Amino acid sequence: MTRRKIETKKIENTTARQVTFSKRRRGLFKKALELSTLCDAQLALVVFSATGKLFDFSSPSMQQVIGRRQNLHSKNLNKMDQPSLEAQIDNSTKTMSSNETLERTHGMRQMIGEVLQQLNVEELQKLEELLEVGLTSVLKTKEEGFLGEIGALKRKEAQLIEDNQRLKRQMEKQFKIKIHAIEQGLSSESITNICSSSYPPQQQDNDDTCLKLG
Amino acid sequence: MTRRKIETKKIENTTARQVTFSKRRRGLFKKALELSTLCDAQLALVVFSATGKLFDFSSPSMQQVIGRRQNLHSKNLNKMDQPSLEAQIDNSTKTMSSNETLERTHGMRQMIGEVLQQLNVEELQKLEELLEVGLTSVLKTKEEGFLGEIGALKRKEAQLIEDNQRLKRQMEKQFKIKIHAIEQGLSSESITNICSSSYPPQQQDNDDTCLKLG
DNA sequence: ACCTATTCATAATC
DNA sequence: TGATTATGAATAGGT
Repeated sequence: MTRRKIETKKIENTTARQVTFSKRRRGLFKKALELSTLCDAQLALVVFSATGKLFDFSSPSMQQVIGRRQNLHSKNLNKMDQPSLEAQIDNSTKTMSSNETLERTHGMRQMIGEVLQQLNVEELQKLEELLEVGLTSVLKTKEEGFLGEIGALKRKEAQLIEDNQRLKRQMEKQFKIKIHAIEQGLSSESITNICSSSYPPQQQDNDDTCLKLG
Repeated sequence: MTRRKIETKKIENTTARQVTFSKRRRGLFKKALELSTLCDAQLALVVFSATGKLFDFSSPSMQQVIGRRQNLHSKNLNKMDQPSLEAQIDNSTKTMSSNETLERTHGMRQMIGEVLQQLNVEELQKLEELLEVGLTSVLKTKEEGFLGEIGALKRKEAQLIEDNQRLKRQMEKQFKIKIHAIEQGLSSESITNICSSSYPPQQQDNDDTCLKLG
Protein backbone atom coordinates (compact mmCIF):
# COMPACT_ATOMS: atom_id res chain seq x y z
CA MET A 1 0.00 0.00 0.00
CA THR A 2 2.46 2.49 -0.91
CA ARG A 3 3.64 3.61 -4.29
CA ARG A 4 0.03 3.00 -5.11
CA LYS A 5 -3.02 1.72 -3.35
CA ILE A 6 -3.96 -1.87 -4.08
CA GLU A 7 -7.40 -3.41 -3.99
CA THR A 8 -8.02 -6.31 -1.66
CA LYS A 9 -8.48 -9.03 -4.21
CA LYS A 10 -6.44 -11.98 -5.33
CA ILE A 11 -3.35 -10.87 -7.22
CA GLU A 12 -3.57 -12.61 -10.56
CA ASN A 13 0.03 -12.25 -11.66
CA THR A 14 1.78 -15.21 -10.14
CA THR A 15 5.19 -13.74 -9.53
CA ALA A 16 3.77 -10.52 -8.16
CA ARG A 17 1.63 -12.60 -5.86
CA GLN A 18 4.61 -14.52 -4.57
CA VAL A 19 6.61 -11.38 -3.98
CA THR A 20 3.75 -9.77 -2.15
CA PHE A 21 3.27 -12.94 -0.13
CA SER A 22 6.85 -12.91 1.07
CA LYS A 23 6.79 -9.28 2.04
CA ARG A 24 3.44 -9.33 3.74
CA ARG A 25 4.09 -12.59 5.47
CA ARG A 26 7.15 -11.11 7.12
CA GLY A 27 5.17 -8.06 8.09
CA LEU A 28 2.34 -10.13 9.51
CA PHE A 29 4.59 -12.32 11.62
CA LYS A 30 6.41 -9.27 12.91
CA LYS A 31 3.12 -7.70 13.94
CA ALA A 32 2.03 -10.93 15.55
CA LEU A 33 5.19 -11.14 17.59
CA GLU A 34 4.84 -7.53 18.65
CA LEU A 35 1.25 -8.01 19.73
CA SER A 36 2.06 -11.03 21.85
CA THR A 37 5.06 -9.29 23.40
CA LEU A 38 3.64 -5.85 23.99
CA CYS A 39 0.24 -6.94 25.21
CA ASP A 40 1.04 -10.24 26.87
CA ALA A 41 -1.39 -12.07 24.63
CA GLN A 42 -1.37 -15.72 23.64
CA LEU A 43 -1.26 -16.07 19.93
CA ALA A 44 -1.02 -18.69 17.20
CA LEU A 45 -0.49 -17.97 13.54
CA VAL A 46 -0.36 -20.59 10.80
CA VAL A 47 0.10 -19.73 7.15
CA PHE A 48 0.29 -21.94 4.10
CA SER A 49 1.58 -20.30 0.97
CA ALA A 50 -0.23 -21.03 -2.28
CA THR A 51 2.69 -23.31 -3.06
CA GLY A 52 2.03 -25.33 0.09
CA LYS A 53 4.88 -24.12 2.25
CA LEU A 54 4.13 -23.81 5.94
CA PHE A 55 4.95 -20.86 8.16
CA ASP A 56 3.90 -20.62 11.75
CA PHE A 57 4.44 -18.78 14.97
CA SER A 58 2.92 -19.13 18.38
CA SER A 59 3.34 -17.99 21.91
CA PRO A 60 3.36 -20.09 24.02
CA SER A 61 3.30 -23.42 22.17
CA MET A 62 1.03 -24.08 19.24
CA GLN A 63 -0.50 -26.98 21.14
CA GLN A 64 -1.37 -24.79 24.07
CA VAL A 65 -2.97 -22.01 22.11
CA ILE A 66 -4.85 -24.31 19.77
CA GLY A 67 -5.82 -26.56 22.63
CA ARG A 68 -7.06 -23.64 24.65
CA ARG A 69 -9.21 -22.51 21.80
CA GLN A 70 -10.60 -25.98 21.23
CA ASN A 71 -11.44 -26.33 24.88
CA LEU A 72 -13.41 -23.12 24.72
CA HIS A 73 -15.05 -24.27 21.58
CA SER A 74 -16.14 -27.61 22.97
CA LYS A 75 -17.43 -25.86 26.06
CA ASN A 76 -19.61 -23.72 23.88
CA LEU A 77 -20.80 -26.71 21.92
CA ASN A 78 -21.53 -28.36 25.21
CA LYS A 79 -24.11 -25.76 26.06
CA MET A 80 -26.11 -26.81 23.08
CA ASP A 81 -26.37 -30.50 22.60
CA GLN A 82 -24.16 -33.47 23.24
CA PRO A 83 -22.03 -33.80 26.36
CA SER A 84 -18.50 -32.61 25.73
CA LEU A 85 -15.29 -34.36 26.46
CA GLU A 86 -15.07 -32.27 29.56
CA ALA A 87 -18.50 -33.21 30.78
CA GLN A 88 -17.81 -36.83 30.20
CA ILE A 89 -14.71 -36.77 32.31
CA ASP A 90 -16.43 -34.84 35.02
CA ASN A 91 -19.05 -37.48 35.04
CA SER A 92 -16.59 -40.28 35.25
CA THR A 93 -14.85 -38.68 38.19
CA LYS A 94 -17.98 -38.70 40.25
CA THR A 95 -17.47 -42.27 41.13
CA MET A 96 -14.05 -41.63 42.60
CA SER A 97 -13.82 -41.32 46.30
CA SER A 98 -10.29 -40.09 46.92
CA ASN A 99 -9.67 -36.42 46.46
CA GLU A 100 -6.18 -37.14 45.40
CA THR A 101 -7.30 -39.37 42.62
CA LEU A 102 -9.94 -36.89 41.67
CA GLU A 103 -7.41 -34.16 41.25
CA ARG A 104 -5.14 -36.38 39.27
CA THR A 105 -7.95 -37.32 37.04
CA HIS A 106 -8.75 -33.69 36.61
CA GLY A 107 -5.21 -33.22 35.40
CA MET A 108 -5.66 -36.09 33.03
CA ARG A 109 -8.62 -34.37 31.53
CA GLN A 110 -6.51 -31.43 30.55
CA MET A 111 -3.78 -33.70 29.40
CA ILE A 112 -5.87 -35.77 27.11
CA GLY A 113 -6.55 -32.99 24.68
CA GLU A 114 -2.96 -31.85 24.59
CA VAL A 115 -1.37 -35.24 24.34
CA LEU A 116 -3.75 -36.60 21.77
CA GLN A 117 -3.04 -33.63 19.55
CA GLN A 118 0.56 -34.67 19.37
CA LEU A 119 0.16 -38.30 18.50
CA ASN A 120 1.06 -39.37 15.04
CA VAL A 121 -0.81 -41.89 13.02
CA GLU A 122 1.09 -44.91 14.24
CA GLU A 123 0.62 -44.03 17.84
CA LEU A 124 -3.02 -43.34 17.43
CA GLN A 125 -3.40 -46.74 15.91
CA LYS A 126 -1.49 -48.36 18.74
CA LEU A 127 -3.66 -46.60 21.24
CA GLU A 128 -6.71 -47.71 19.43
CA GLU A 129 -5.60 -51.32 19.51
CA LEU A 130 -4.71 -50.96 23.12
CA LEU A 131 -8.18 -49.79 23.92
CA GLU A 132 -9.65 -52.44 21.71
CA VAL A 133 -11.59 -49.84 19.87
CA GLY A 134 -12.89 -51.17 16.61
CA LEU A 135 -12.57 -47.95 14.73
CA THR A 136 -9.23 -48.63 13.15
CA SER A 137 -10.26 -50.22 9.94
CA VAL A 138 -12.99 -47.73 9.24
CA LEU A 139 -10.77 -44.76 9.91
CA LYS A 140 -7.98 -46.26 7.93
CA THR A 141 -10.25 -46.68 4.99
CA LYS A 142 -11.36 -43.11 5.24
CA GLU A 143 -7.81 -41.90 5.49
CA GLU A 144 -6.70 -44.00 2.55
CA GLY A 145 -9.46 -42.36 0.60
CA PHE A 146 -8.09 -38.93 1.32
CA LEU A 147 -4.58 -40.02 0.53
CA GLY A 148 -5.83 -41.44 -2.71
CA GLU A 149 -7.52 -38.23 -3.67
CA ILE A 150 -4.47 -36.21 -2.81
CA GLY A 151 -2.29 -38.56 -4.83
CA ALA A 152 -4.55 -38.27 -7.83
CA LEU A 153 -4.56 -34.50 -7.65
CA LYS A 154 -0.80 -34.41 -7.42
CA ARG A 155 -0.44 -36.61 -10.45
CA LYS A 156 -2.85 -34.42 -12.32
CA GLU A 157 -0.84 -31.40 -11.31
CA ALA A 158 2.40 -32.96 -12.48
CA GLN A 159 0.82 -33.77 -15.81
CA LEU A 160 -0.44 -30.24 -16.23
CA ILE A 161 2.95 -28.81 -15.43
CA GLU A 162 4.49 -31.10 -18.00
CA ASP A 163 1.92 -30.02 -20.55
CA ASN A 164 2.64 -26.41 -19.81
CA GLN A 165 6.30 -26.92 -20.43
CA ARG A 166 5.63 -28.76 -23.63
CA LEU A 167 3.37 -25.99 -24.86
CA LYS A 168 6.02 -23.45 -24.11
CA ARG A 169 8.64 -25.41 -26.00
CA GLN A 170 6.30 -25.71 -28.93
CA MET A 171 5.67 -22.02 -28.96
CA GLU A 172 9.36 -21.44 -29.15
CA LYS A 173 9.59 -23.80 -32.07
CA GLN A 174 6.74 -22.04 -33.82
CA PHE A 175 8.54 -18.78 -33.52
CA LYS A 176 11.67 -20.23 -34.97
CA ILE A 177 9.87 -21.85 -37.88
CA LYS A 178 7.98 -18.73 -38.60
CA ILE A 179 11.08 -16.62 -38.60
CA HIS A 180 12.84 -19.20 -40.70
CA ALA A 181 10.02 -19.32 -43.23
CA ILE A 182 9.91 -15.60 -43.53
CA GLU A 183 13.64 -15.37 -43.94
CA GLN A 184 13.70 -18.04 -46.61
CA GLY A 185 11.08 -16.38 -48.72
CA LEU A 186 8.62 -19.16 -48.02
CA SER A 187 8.97 -22.44 -49.81
CA SER A 188 5.89 -24.59 -49.66
CA GLU A 189 7.67 -27.62 -48.27
CA SER A 190 8.49 -25.74 -45.19
CA ILE A 191 4.94 -25.86 -44.07
CA THR A 192 3.86 -29.29 -45.24
CA ASN A 193 2.30 -31.29 -42.49
CA ILE A 194 3.38 -28.62 -40.20
CA CYS A 195 0.82 -29.27 -37.62
CA SER A 196 -0.57 -32.16 -35.77
CA SER A 197 -1.61 -31.39 -32.33
CA SER A 198 -3.41 -32.58 -29.33
CA TYR A 199 -4.04 -30.75 -26.17
CA PRO A 200 -4.18 -31.43 -22.52
CA PRO A 201 -7.47 -31.73 -20.70
CA GLN A 202 -9.27 -28.56 -19.97
CA GLN A 203 -12.00 -29.24 -17.55
CA GLN A 204 -12.70 -32.72 -16.33
CA ASP A 205 -10.37 -35.35 -17.55
CA ASN A 206 -9.92 -35.27 -21.25
CA ASP A 207 -10.58 -32.61 -23.74
CA ASP A 208 -9.13 -32.61 -27.17
CA THR A 209 -8.49 -29.34 -28.83
CA CYS A 210 -7.64 -28.66 -32.42
CA LEU A 211 -6.34 -25.43 -33.69
CA LYS A 212 -8.38 -24.09 -36.53
CA LEU A 213 -6.27 -22.13 -38.88
CA GLY A 214 -6.80 -19.78 -41.75
CA MET B 1 5.34 3.74 16.35
CA THR B 2 4.13 7.11 15.72
CA ARG B 3 4.00 10.03 17.99
CA ARG B 4 6.95 8.19 19.42
CA LYS B 5 8.70 4.92 18.87
CA ILE B 6 7.92 2.17 21.34
CA GLU B 7 10.22 -0.62 22.39
CA THR B 8 9.08 -4.18 21.85
CA LYS B 9 8.54 -5.15 25.44
CA LYS B 10 5.53 -5.82 27.55
CA ILE B 11 3.58 -2.63 28.24
CA GLU B 12 3.37 -2.39 31.98
CA ASN B 13 0.56 0.11 32.26
CA THR B 14 -2.57 -1.98 32.17
CA THR B 15 -4.93 0.40 30.46
CA ALA B 16 -2.34 1.42 27.91
CA ARG B 17 -1.75 -2.25 27.24
CA GLN B 18 -5.42 -2.90 26.67
CA VAL B 19 -5.79 0.05 24.35
CA THR B 20 -2.77 -1.01 22.37
CA PHE B 21 -4.09 -4.55 22.25
CA SER B 22 -7.36 -3.44 20.73
CA LYS B 23 -5.74 -1.28 18.12
CA ARG B 24 -3.08 -3.73 17.12
CA ARG B 25 -5.39 -6.69 17.17
CA ARG B 26 -7.59 -5.02 14.60
CA GLY B 27 -4.56 -4.18 12.52
CA LEU B 28 -3.25 -7.72 12.71
CA PHE B 29 -6.52 -9.31 11.67
CA LYS B 30 -6.87 -6.90 8.83
CA LYS B 31 -3.40 -7.78 7.60
CA ALA B 32 -4.16 -11.46 7.97
CA LEU B 33 -7.30 -11.16 5.90
CA GLU B 34 -5.45 -9.18 3.27
CA LEU B 35 -2.67 -11.75 3.05
CA SER B 36 -5.07 -14.63 2.60
CA THR B 37 -7.08 -12.73 0.04
CA LEU B 38 -4.32 -11.14 -2.00
CA CYS B 39 -2.02 -14.13 -2.06
CA ASP B 40 -4.46 -17.03 -1.99
CA ALA B 41 -2.88 -18.38 1.17
CA GLN B 42 -4.45 -20.58 3.80
CA LEU B 43 -4.22 -18.94 7.15
CA ALA B 44 -5.27 -19.39 10.77
CA LEU B 45 -4.91 -16.79 13.48
CA VAL B 46 -5.86 -17.30 17.11
CA VAL B 47 -5.39 -14.63 19.75
CA PHE B 48 -6.19 -14.67 23.43
CA SER B 49 -6.14 -11.31 25.15
CA ALA B 50 -4.46 -11.07 28.53
CA THR B 51 -7.98 -11.01 29.93
CA GLY B 52 -8.74 -14.35 28.31
CA LYS B 53 -10.97 -13.23 25.51
CA LEU B 54 -10.66 -15.19 22.28
CA PHE B 55 -10.31 -13.73 18.81
CA ASP B 56 -9.74 -15.82 15.76
CA PHE B 57 -9.80 -15.82 12.00
CA SER B 58 -9.06 -18.48 9.46
CA SER B 59 -9.36 -19.24 5.80
CA PRO B 60 -10.59 -21.82 5.03
CA SER B 61 -11.84 -23.37 8.27
CA MET B 62 -9.76 -23.43 11.42
CA GLN B 63 -9.95 -27.21 11.45
CA GLN B 64 -8.68 -27.44 7.93
CA VAL B 65 -5.71 -25.18 8.44
CA ILE B 66 -4.75 -26.56 11.83
CA GLY B 67 -5.30 -30.09 10.67
CA ARG B 68 -3.22 -29.56 7.59
CA ARG B 69 -0.40 -28.29 9.73
CA GLN B 70 -0.63 -31.23 12.10
CA ASN B 71 -0.62 -33.69 9.25
CA LEU B 72 2.56 -32.14 7.96
CA HIS B 73 4.02 -32.22 11.42
CA SER B 74 3.36 -35.89 11.99
CA LYS B 75 4.60 -36.65 8.48
CA ASN B 76 7.89 -35.01 9.34
CA LEU B 77 8.11 -36.85 12.60
CA ASN B 78 7.54 -40.11 10.80
CA LYS B 79 10.35 -39.45 8.37
CA MET B 80 12.96 -39.60 11.08
CA ASP B 81 12.03 -42.51 13.25
CA GLN B 82 9.26 -43.45 15.55
CA PRO B 83 9.53 -41.35 18.66
CA SER B 84 7.70 -43.00 21.48
CA LEU B 85 4.70 -41.44 23.07
CA GLU B 86 6.89 -40.69 26.04
CA ALA B 87 9.51 -39.02 23.91
CA GLN B 88 6.92 -36.88 22.24
CA ILE B 89 5.57 -35.70 25.52
CA ASP B 90 9.08 -34.88 26.66
CA ASN B 91 9.67 -33.05 23.44
CA SER B 92 6.47 -31.08 23.62
CA THR B 93 7.32 -30.11 27.16
CA LYS B 94 10.45 -28.41 25.94
CA THR B 95 8.46 -26.02 23.83
CA MET B 96 6.27 -24.92 26.68
CA SER B 97 7.22 -21.65 28.18
CA SER B 98 5.01 -21.56 31.23
CA ASN B 99 6.50 -23.27 34.22
CA GLU B 100 3.12 -24.01 35.54
CA THR B 101 2.11 -25.89 32.46
CA LEU B 102 5.43 -27.60 32.29
CA GLU B 103 5.14 -28.96 35.77
CA ARG B 104 1.59 -29.93 35.26
CA THR B 105 2.41 -31.84 32.14
CA HIS B 106 5.34 -33.51 33.80
CA GLY B 107 3.11 -34.54 36.64
CA MET B 108 0.54 -35.83 34.29
CA ARG B 109 3.02 -38.02 32.54
CA GLN B 110 4.01 -39.66 35.79
CA MET B 111 0.42 -39.90 36.64
CA ILE B 112 -0.54 -42.02 33.71
CA GLY B 113 0.80 -45.24 35.11
CA GLU B 114 -0.23 -44.56 38.67
CA VAL B 115 -3.74 -43.50 37.97
CA LEU B 116 -4.42 -46.29 35.57
CA GLN B 117 -3.37 -48.73 38.26
CA GLN B 118 -5.89 -47.29 40.64
CA LEU B 119 -8.86 -47.19 38.40
CA ASN B 120 -11.46 -49.84 38.79
CA VAL B 121 -13.05 -51.62 35.92
CA GLU B 122 -15.92 -49.22 35.61
CA GLU B 123 -13.60 -46.27 35.56
CA LEU B 124 -11.38 -47.89 33.01
CA GLN B 125 -14.35 -48.38 30.78
CA LYS B 126 -15.29 -44.76 31.12
CA LEU B 127 -11.77 -43.73 30.32
CA GLU B 128 -11.92 -45.92 27.32
CA GLU B 129 -15.01 -44.16 26.08
CA LEU B 130 -13.41 -40.88 26.82
CA LEU B 131 -10.32 -41.67 24.82
CA GLU B 132 -12.46 -42.87 22.02
CA VAL B 133 -14.16 -39.52 21.93
CA GLY B 134 -10.80 -37.80 22.06
CA LEU B 135 -9.43 -39.93 19.28
CA THR B 136 -12.40 -39.24 17.15
CA SER B 137 -11.98 -35.52 17.52
CA VAL B 138 -8.28 -35.70 16.75
CA LEU B 139 -8.89 -37.83 13.73
CA LYS B 140 -11.56 -35.42 12.64
CA THR B 141 -8.98 -32.67 12.79
CA LYS B 142 -6.71 -34.83 10.72
CA GLU B 143 -9.39 -35.34 8.15
CA GLU B 144 -10.06 -31.66 7.98
CA GLY B 145 -6.38 -31.21 7.29
CA PHE B 146 -6.65 -33.47 4.31
CA LEU B 147 -9.53 -31.39 3.09
CA GLY B 148 -7.36 -28.31 3.39
CA GLU B 149 -4.65 -29.93 1.37
CA ILE B 150 -7.09 -31.11 -1.25
CA GLY B 151 -8.50 -27.60 -1.53
CA ALA B 152 -5.05 -26.18 -2.08
CA LEU B 153 -4.26 -28.73 -4.76
CA LYS B 154 -7.50 -28.04 -6.55
CA ARG B 155 -6.79 -24.35 -6.68
CA LYS B 156 -3.34 -25.11 -8.01
CA GLU B 157 -4.84 -27.33 -10.63
CA ALA B 158 -7.31 -24.66 -11.71
CA GLN B 159 -4.45 -22.23 -12.03
CA LEU B 160 -2.48 -24.61 -14.20
CA ILE B 161 -5.45 -25.28 -16.42
CA GLU B 162 -5.87 -21.57 -16.84
CA ASP B 163 -2.21 -21.23 -17.77
CA ASN B 164 -2.59 -24.01 -20.28
CA GLN B 165 -5.49 -22.30 -21.92
CA ARG B 166 -3.65 -19.04 -22.09
CA LEU B 167 -0.68 -20.75 -23.69
CA LYS B 168 -2.96 -22.39 -26.18
CA ARG B 169 -4.50 -19.09 -27.14
CA GLN B 170 -1.05 -17.66 -27.63
CA MET B 171 -0.05 -20.56 -29.82
CA GLU B 172 -3.13 -20.07 -31.89
CA LYS B 173 -2.19 -16.47 -32.40
CA GLN B 174 1.28 -17.49 -33.46
CA PHE B 175 -0.15 -19.84 -36.04
CA LYS B 176 -2.37 -17.18 -37.46
CA ILE B 177 0.45 -14.73 -37.73
CA LYS B 178 2.60 -17.30 -39.35
CA ILE B 179 -0.05 -18.42 -41.79
CA HIS B 180 -0.76 -14.88 -42.64
CA ALA B 181 2.86 -14.30 -43.45
CA ILE B 182 2.98 -17.42 -45.53
CA GLU B 183 -0.18 -16.59 -47.41
CA GLN B 184 1.38 -13.48 -48.68
CA GLY B 185 3.95 -15.51 -50.56
CA LEU B 186 2.08 -18.71 -51.35
CA SER B 187 -1.05 -19.95 -53.05
CA SER B 188 -3.84 -20.70 -50.66
CA GLU B 189 -4.01 -24.38 -51.67
CA SER B 190 -0.63 -25.04 -50.26
CA ILE B 191 -1.84 -24.49 -46.82
CA THR B 192 -5.16 -26.25 -47.08
CA ASN B 193 -5.57 -28.92 -44.50
CA ILE B 194 -2.34 -27.89 -43.04
CA CYS B 195 -3.46 -29.04 -39.70
CA SER B 196 -4.41 -32.56 -38.85
CA SER B 197 -4.72 -33.56 -35.31
CA SER B 198 -4.40 -36.80 -33.51
CA TYR B 199 -4.98 -37.44 -29.91
CA PRO B 200 -3.31 -40.50 -28.64
CA PRO B 201 -4.36 -40.79 -25.03
CA GLN B 202 -1.24 -41.78 -23.29
CA GLN B 203 -1.98 -42.25 -19.67
CA GLN B 204 -5.21 -42.62 -17.84
CA ASP B 205 -6.12 -39.05 -17.29
CA ASN B 206 -4.13 -36.79 -19.48
CA ASP B 207 -3.30 -36.52 -23.09
CA ASP B 208 0.17 -35.82 -24.20
CA THR B 209 0.72 -32.82 -26.35
CA CYS B 210 2.82 -33.22 -29.42
CA LEU B 211 3.49 -31.16 -32.44
CA LYS B 212 5.20 -32.84 -35.32
CA LEU B 213 7.17 -30.33 -37.26
CA GLY B 214 8.92 -30.10 -40.61
C1' DA C 1 -14.01 7.32 20.40
C1' DC C 2 -11.42 10.72 17.69
C1' DC C 3 -7.06 13.24 16.16
C1' DT C 4 -2.60 13.99 14.27
C1' DA C 5 2.45 13.54 14.25
C1' DT C 6 5.21 10.06 13.37
C1' DT C 7 6.91 5.72 12.37
C1' DC C 8 6.10 1.65 9.70
C1' DA C 9 4.96 -1.27 5.84
C1' DT C 10 5.18 -1.99 1.29
C1' DA C 11 4.11 -1.46 -4.24
C1' DA C 12 6.61 -0.22 -7.77
C1' DT C 13 10.93 -0.13 -9.72
C1' DC C 14 15.40 -1.42 -10.84
C1' DT D 1 16.43 -12.97 -5.16
C1' DG D 2 17.86 -8.07 -2.75
C1' DA D 3 18.01 -3.07 -2.39
C1' DT D 4 15.69 1.60 -2.90
C1' DT D 5 12.15 4.86 -2.38
C1' DA D 6 7.84 7.17 -2.74
C1' DT D 7 3.70 6.68 -0.69
C1' DG D 8 -0.20 4.80 1.83
C1' DA D 9 -1.16 2.64 6.50
C1' DA D 10 -0.86 1.90 11.19
C1' DT D 11 -0.61 3.70 15.47
C1' DA D 12 1.35 6.22 20.21
C1' DG D 13 0.20 9.78 22.65
C1' DG D 14 -2.99 13.04 23.59
C1' DT D 15 -8.03 14.93 24.14
